[in-house]
Amino acid sequence: MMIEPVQLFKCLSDETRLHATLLIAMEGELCVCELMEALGDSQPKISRHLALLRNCGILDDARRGQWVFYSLAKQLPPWVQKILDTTCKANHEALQVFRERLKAMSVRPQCC
Amino acid sequence: MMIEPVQLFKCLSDETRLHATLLIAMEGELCVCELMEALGDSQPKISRHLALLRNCGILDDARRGQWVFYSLAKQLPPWVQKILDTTCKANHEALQVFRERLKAMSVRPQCC
DNA sequence: TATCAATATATGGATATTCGAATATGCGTA
DNA sequence: TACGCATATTCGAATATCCATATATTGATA
Repeated sequence: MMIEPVQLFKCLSDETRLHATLLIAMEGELCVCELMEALGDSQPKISRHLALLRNCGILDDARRGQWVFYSLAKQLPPWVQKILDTTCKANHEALQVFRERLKAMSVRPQCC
Repeated sequence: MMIEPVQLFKCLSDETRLHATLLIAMEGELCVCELMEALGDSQPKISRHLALLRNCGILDDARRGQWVFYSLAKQLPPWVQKILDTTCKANHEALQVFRERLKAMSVRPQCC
């Protein structure tokens, strides 16, 4: 499950995928409906991009009840983690907007 | 001359641009014909990608005689530099191949 | 089983990216 | 000026990417 640099950058070169990945990195895990709310995108759009990130080995998914939660892949190479960290810090203000939308969600799926 | 993360990743999501950028980061500066030799690509292809990197603020160019040398932009934000460093280290073996092709060039343009 | 909510996938059209080939520009030198 | 070399740009075709819409799947619950 090697990740090639070019492939990683291709994954991060789309706004939806970049923001979803960084938000998940900051929050630990998020489900599709939370990302829809935070990013303001449609369900199929979010889902498609998450599937791509999963297939590239960047995200893991875990179903819990009706929800599917996405988190950073456990075996993510350290250099990828480092790049995500660096990008988070460089992009902190923009990400805060999304995080506040998350907090504003009346009902977050805290099942289990 | 802000560089947006998405824009940086789009620049690095093409093999030619990624390898050219990393090689330039390691070597300090390189001209088009050196990159053609190292990467094994055509002149228009190399030139086109370098122009894109320059227009995005990632590379500077400097003409010396008939040659145009490309280097990392002087005002490159630290976070971009950090990402390039990390990627260089993660990709060291592959880059060595290109560097050896550089060394093997019989005549490197050492004008001036 | 029927239904609903959450998520995933398929389809087709619009747009973007990439390349090779041809051509143009710019510099040094005769 | 004319020529050659290094680099840049343009153009059209092939390909890839992205989106919205429609539909399918999955799990919980009645």
